[in-house]
Amino acid sequence: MRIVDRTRLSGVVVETEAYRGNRDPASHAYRGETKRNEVMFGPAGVAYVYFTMGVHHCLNVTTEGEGSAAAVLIRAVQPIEGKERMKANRGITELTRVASGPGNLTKAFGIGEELNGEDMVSSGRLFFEAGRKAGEVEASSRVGVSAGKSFRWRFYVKGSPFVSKGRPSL
DNA sequence: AGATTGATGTGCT
DNA sequence: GCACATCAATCTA
Repeated sequence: MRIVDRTRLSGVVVETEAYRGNRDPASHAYRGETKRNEVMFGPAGVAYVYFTMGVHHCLNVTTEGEGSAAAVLIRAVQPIEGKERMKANRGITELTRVASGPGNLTKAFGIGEELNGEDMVSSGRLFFEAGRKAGEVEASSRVGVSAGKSFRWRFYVKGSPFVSKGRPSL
């Protein structure tokens, strides 16, 4: 759930990926702490927003507490509130693609680098709520990484049209 | 200092 | 399916 200008932009997370800095070659934190990933090394429950491919932002949430450099990448969201606003942000009309992908969802929710390091536990503008359930969860190999492919650390809602890629055959 | 490469998305062939 | 946009952190010399 994200709050922007008193407008509620909310949705159900339907796709995530896990990254664990120490033993995950695909993680930004794999080779140690850097300026970009420093928030991953901080406390858990903090938003880690980074810029990649020169064009896109990605939203992560740190986990496991200080020093472990673990995070969860939010890959796709099913919009619930503020659908029109999100569509306008993305410039498209198909709801299923508004937030179907890491770069897409940050744009739809208006998430930028100013939210990097935001404490999602106490924040009034970016946080999670419990209680929504979109469907059955399934695991698969991760998407868009060249290293550590053997880890099945992608989790998504089975059969959801809001996930980023076509259903993997696992 | 210069080259390379990404936790991507879109549009064209 | 493949090329391309676009930039900053990281790696190489």
